[in-house]
Amino acid sequence: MRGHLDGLILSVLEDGPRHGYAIIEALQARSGGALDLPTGTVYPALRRLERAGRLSGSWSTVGGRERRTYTLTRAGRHALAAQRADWSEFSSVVEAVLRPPRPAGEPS
Amino acid sequence: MRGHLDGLILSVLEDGPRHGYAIIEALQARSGGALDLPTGTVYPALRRLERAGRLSGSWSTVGGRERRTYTLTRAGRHALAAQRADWSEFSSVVEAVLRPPRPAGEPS
DNA sequence: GATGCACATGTAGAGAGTCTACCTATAGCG
DNA sequence: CGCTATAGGTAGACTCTCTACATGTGCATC
Repeated sequence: MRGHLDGLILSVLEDGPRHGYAIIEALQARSGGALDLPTGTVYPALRRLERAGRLSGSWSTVGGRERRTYTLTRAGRHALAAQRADWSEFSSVVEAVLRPPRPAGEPS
Repeated sequence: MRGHLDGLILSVLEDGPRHGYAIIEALQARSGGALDLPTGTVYPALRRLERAGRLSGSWSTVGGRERRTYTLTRAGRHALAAQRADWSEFSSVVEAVLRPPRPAGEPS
């Protein structure tokens, strides 16, 4: 998910605040099970996003377990919009380059 | 272009052998000018791909200038096919997760 | 004839991001 | 008592890409 993880996390949090573990599960669910990110990838990303002001986190205890719940900040919402625009641009560029060349003699 | 550069380079070379500078120009052309990769990104990538056996390179001199021309190997063609499959999978996963959630009460 | 741009290739080092592997702790079930 | 699911985290390695620098030719312009 090189470089696109931030957008995916922000996108999941657009539905409402969630804690880290739930974010991982939501990513799995939304991707139809294809996305099984290790905690060692997601937790540092969440802290990074919080440091960057795109998320705000707060501790709570639910059922005897500590949770850190993250909420999208206004900056986070803007960042999400930017990420979506970036993805749109990025994917169309990759498609354009990666698309197999039409065979010689065949008009595009 | 994190992680996708290799596929883009291989894709350009599918048209036929090219030297590094021409690869950079072809990437620009195919992307409609959006992709302006610095030489410090492309040249190391080419050497990496050659070391990995996906490209074979050979020197020649054209108009007093040294060129290293790269050709797709059989392994390179297989790698390209794999990259295209990866991209397809990857992009559909990102789309699925990044797509804005439908507003509550509105059926999907 | 000097200057600058397009052509052409490369290296060094920094920085970012993701992964593997590890660690801790609780709740609940068998 | 041990296992699994839940919940959070760190350390270190690794890979890739970027910036900046270095080198040199051919050709057009001043």
